[in-house]
Amino acid sequence: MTDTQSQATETTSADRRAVVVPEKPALEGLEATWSERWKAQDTYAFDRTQPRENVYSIDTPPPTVSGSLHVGHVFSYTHTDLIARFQRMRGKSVFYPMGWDDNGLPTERRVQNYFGVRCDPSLPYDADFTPPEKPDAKKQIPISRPNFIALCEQLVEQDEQVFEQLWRTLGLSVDWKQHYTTIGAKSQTVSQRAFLRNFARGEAYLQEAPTLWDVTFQTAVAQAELEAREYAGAYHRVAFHTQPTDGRDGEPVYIETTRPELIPSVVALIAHPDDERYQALFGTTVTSPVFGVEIPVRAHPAAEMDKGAGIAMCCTFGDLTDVTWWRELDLPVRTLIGRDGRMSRETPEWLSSPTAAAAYEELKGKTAFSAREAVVAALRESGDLDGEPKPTQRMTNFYEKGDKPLEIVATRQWYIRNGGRDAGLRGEMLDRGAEIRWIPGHMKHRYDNWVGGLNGDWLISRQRFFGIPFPVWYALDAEGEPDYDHPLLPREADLPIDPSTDVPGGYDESQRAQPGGFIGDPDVMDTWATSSLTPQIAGGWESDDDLWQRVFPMDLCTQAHDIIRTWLFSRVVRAHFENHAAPWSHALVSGFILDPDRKKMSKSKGNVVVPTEILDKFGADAVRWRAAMARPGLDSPFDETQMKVGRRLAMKVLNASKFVLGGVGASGVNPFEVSEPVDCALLGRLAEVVRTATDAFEAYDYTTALETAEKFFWAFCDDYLELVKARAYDEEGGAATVSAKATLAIALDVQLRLLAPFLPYVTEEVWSWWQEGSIHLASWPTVTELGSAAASDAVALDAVAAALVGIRGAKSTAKVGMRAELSRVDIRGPQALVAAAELAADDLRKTGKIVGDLVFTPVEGATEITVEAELAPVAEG
RNA sequence: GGGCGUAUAGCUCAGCGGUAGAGCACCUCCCUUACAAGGAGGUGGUCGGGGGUUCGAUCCCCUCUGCGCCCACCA
Repeated sequence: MTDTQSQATETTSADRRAVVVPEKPALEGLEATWSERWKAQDTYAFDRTQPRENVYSIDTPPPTVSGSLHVGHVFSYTHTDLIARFQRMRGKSVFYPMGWDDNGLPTERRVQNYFGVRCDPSLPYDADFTPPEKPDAKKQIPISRPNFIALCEQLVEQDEQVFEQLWRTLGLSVDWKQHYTTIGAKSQTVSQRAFLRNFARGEAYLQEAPTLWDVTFQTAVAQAELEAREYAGAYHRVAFHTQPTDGRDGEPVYIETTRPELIPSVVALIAHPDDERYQALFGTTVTSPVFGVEIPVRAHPAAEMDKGAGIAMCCTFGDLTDVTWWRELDLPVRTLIGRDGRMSRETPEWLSSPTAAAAYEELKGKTAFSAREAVVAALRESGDLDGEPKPTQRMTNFYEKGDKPLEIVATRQWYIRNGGRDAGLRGEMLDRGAEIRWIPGHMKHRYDNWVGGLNGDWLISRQRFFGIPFPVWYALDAEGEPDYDHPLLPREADLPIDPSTDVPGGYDESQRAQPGGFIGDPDVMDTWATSSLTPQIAGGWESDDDLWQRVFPMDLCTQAHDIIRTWLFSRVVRAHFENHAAPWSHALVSGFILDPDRKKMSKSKGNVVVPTEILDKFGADAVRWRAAMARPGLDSPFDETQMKVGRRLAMKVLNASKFVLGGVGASGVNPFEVSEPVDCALLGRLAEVVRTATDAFEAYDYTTALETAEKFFWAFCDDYLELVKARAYDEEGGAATVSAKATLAIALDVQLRLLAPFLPYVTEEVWSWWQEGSIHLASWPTVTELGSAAASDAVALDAVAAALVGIRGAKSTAKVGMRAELSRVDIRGPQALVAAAELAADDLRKTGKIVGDLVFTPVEGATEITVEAELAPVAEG
């Protein structure tokens, strides 16, 4: 209830339905009132008794609760809600769950900053630990993994409440009972079960291999998490020495490198097989500068003749090309940079010669950056640096959340096959993509592009703490060495398990980490490995088969275009393996909301618009209106003035409804009472609107659905309402008045429902003035319910409107008010239109304040209505 | 470098084979009893450039240019 309703006027409509209209309707407070009511009445509950064909199921991206939401999220989630509300009104039981992505690195980082702690897995659990009152981000207190996880769980719960409140205020018609979190027990079980099945079928495997590695977070990262950024570097032209022949030193071979610190780990120099400059060197060896290590010169087509000096040094591993060479040329592994991003503290065996060892002493334990300085100094001294380093900007791979370039480190990791190393599987993934209907269609290219460009399988393990553990142990042999080839697995019935506290079958806790005993896999799954299973988690896969049969494969998934390569693709991978199906039939892809300069919003740029502020300022309906104006896939610059337009529409709905229901008094919604031609024409036009809006919505074009309904609504207010105002008020109008009132009631009833998905608050508010139940559970309007009037010639409406516009225009041109009286009006134009306008002569006369002649003149050859009008002389005084 | 998208009024965008549309902004008028965070009326565009197809192109084809996004690019 709004507080203004205490002063409400009450009328009784023809069918005795009480109409209660507030004196002064307002937008303020609607969100609080109605979101509370929807929650209390469980308005958006999923009816799980419905068979699959009556269900519409939706997979929404679980937002990262430790992050902050910006307007883009609000828009994208609104898009989903528009479809959900439409389908619900169409009679579908809508399965619309919401999840929170709370596991993973973002939460860890937030907990570190929020509480001023960091996780040290080597520490024991401290039951009495309480975080410091004033966290010092600079001096984070080391705490045990269980303590750390407890803080993560505590904080995500707080964050999730804030998120839920925001979504409720925005009016998302989520069924909050279908709720999950990516760290919750349900997600753990599903993730571990799916993993075990992937492993059993050979789709998941453990491999020691060169891995993209973030030295800050000290974890492996996946291809999908890379972000290429500009990074300052410098080309160093460095001499390698060919072997002496006939007692004389050979010519130096110059290479160019931006990473001279890797010279001690060079395993080969590589040039293109066709490169004439290096033909003589292939198959020979050279020695590295400063370190004097003997290195083969090899040929490989991946070497580009026109890049740098045309000959490259291959280190294992400096970049992805190095990895290719290492694999294809069967080169040794010479790892210098460790997991912490520092040079090895031990002198590696290939640098054991006195010269090399002495040179390496300078580099031990240094970061890549300082090691580079040291190597460059040594090269200068030995005369192997040719010229000065040339500064350059180049694109370098970063972890999207990191701020140091990725290194490549050989580590043991879990992978899931995704087609990155298997053309057959890649083809299957592309086929799955083709089964999905993409909205807009061209977003499929992104998918195809990404799948086609995969260069490896999907790395799912992370060396982090707050995540779902791999349900895996390894037996230790008599020397205490793990047997990675035969992991020990739990039974599915025992899931979820934590291998760091649970014990594999046949062992007991005392054997943990003992020779002959076992160890748990220390890693956790990346958050995408869990969120790739959101249909399975939300849909009750293997836990609620009855639900699963009713919701899967789902009808719709929605996301912005940036996560096609991650969330969208990974769900296809999992559903392909597990369910032999595409996870949904439709993928709706939203664009981004850009700042007014068309730049992507990002926290670092400080151009992020906070959702709560605009919701407070303009109201949820206005924000939703603006979101609905952004078509699928199109980026859209944020502009506050647009919000005002939405707010004005919402306000107009309240005022026009107040007028129809309160001022005139609503008749029953009865199409049989509609008799006047112009009233029939209005409903005829409304039928066209219903048809267009429905077709548009069916095609996921919510913007057109809105535009169509909105355009009609403004014309309804500006022209029709003005035109029939007098007739509707007329207490002795008889059938003509009844017709006007019935038309107003029908038109309002239908329009409210057309606008309900977009403006859930004002439409619900108005609905409550005169209807039972929630408008959001009412049925979507149909042409049929408009009765025979739906078939009326709507062009007649245009004729009358044109006459009205002409009359108003005459007054406006004469610079008089709309109340000014006219002594003579001549409505001229094509015969058919003039005749149509004439049928509304009485309405025009009253609305136009025509006190003299009103004549209708057909004009041969005219194409449109024109109006000639004479002002009545204004009485003195 | 590869892919995709986009280019229409000052701004945000529709239209997409038949002589240019909406909203915002701007200008003028109207404090009309639903609404002044209102109402009415109006100004404003050789539809990015160049070719082609067509009786006819903003719309189809080719090409160039600008902008955006995705991917690749550490020698």
